[in-house]
Amino acid sequence: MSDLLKTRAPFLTLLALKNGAKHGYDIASFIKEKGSGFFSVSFGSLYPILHSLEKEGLIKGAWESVSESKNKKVYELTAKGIKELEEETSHVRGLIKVFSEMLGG
Amino acid sequence: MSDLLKTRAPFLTLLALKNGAKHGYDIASFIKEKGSGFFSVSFGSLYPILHSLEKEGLIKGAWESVSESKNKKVYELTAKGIKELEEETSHVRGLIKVFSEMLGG
DNA sequence: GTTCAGTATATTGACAACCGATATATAATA
DNA sequence: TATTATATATCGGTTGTCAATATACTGAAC
Repeated sequence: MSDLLKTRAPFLTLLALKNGAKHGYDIASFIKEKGSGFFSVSFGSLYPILHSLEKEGLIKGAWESVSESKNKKVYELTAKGIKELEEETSHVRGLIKVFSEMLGG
Repeated sequence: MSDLLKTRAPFLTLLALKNGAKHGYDIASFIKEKGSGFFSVSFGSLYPILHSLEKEGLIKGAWESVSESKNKKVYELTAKGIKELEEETSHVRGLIKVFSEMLGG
C-alpha cells in the first residue's frame, strides 16, 4: 500500500534521532512517550532496524561507556539519513493530507 | 504498533462504503482514485478482507446481476459496521494528530 | 545483602498483513 | 478478433512486527 506506513518503525527511528543522538533503549522510550499510546516500537523490532539503518548509512553508531563494564551504543543521523528523513517527512505529510481528506468531515 | 495503521486496508474498505454500497472491483477503484498515489488495495488483499468483514458482520453483501451470465457482489455497511467505522475514524484522527506533532514544524 | 525494578543490547520463532501471480469468465472497444 | 476493462477469487511468498528469551549491569528499597 504505502511505503511509508509499511516501514513506519524505521521512519520513527530516524525521527527520534532528529533532535540529537540517542541510544537504542532511549529511542524506544522516546517513541513510546511521544507516541501517546498510538505508537511504540518493541526491542525485537528496534535493534534489527538500527543495524540495518546503520548498514544503509542512514545512521552512525558509536559505543559509549556507561561504567567500567557497561556500554551503550549511541546513534546519530548521517547526512544521508537527514536527507532521507526530510524526504520521508515530506512524503508522509502528503499522505496525511490525502488520508484526512478520505476521512471526510 | 498501532492497530489501525496495521489493519488499514480493512479500514479503507469500510471507509469506501461510507457513502453508499459498492462491489469489490469498485471499492478497489475508489481507493486507488481517492488515494492519490498514496493508497491502493490489491485484489489479493481486498477479496479476503471483504469475506472476513462480512463474516464479522460489519458489511453485508448481496449478489446483483450485471447481465445474464455475469454477477457482482455489492456490499454495504451494517449498523455494526457503521459504528466500527466511526470508532476507528475517531481513533485515526487522534493518531494523525499525534503523528503530526511528532513530525514537528 | 538481597531482591526487585530499571537500564541496555541482542536474537529467535511465529504470526499477520499484504501483494503478485494466477485462474476463470464476461463485456466492451478498437 | 484481439485487446482492454470488468469482476471475483485463491495461493504462495515476502515482509514487518512482536513476544519471548537471553544476558548482564545499576540503583533503590527493604
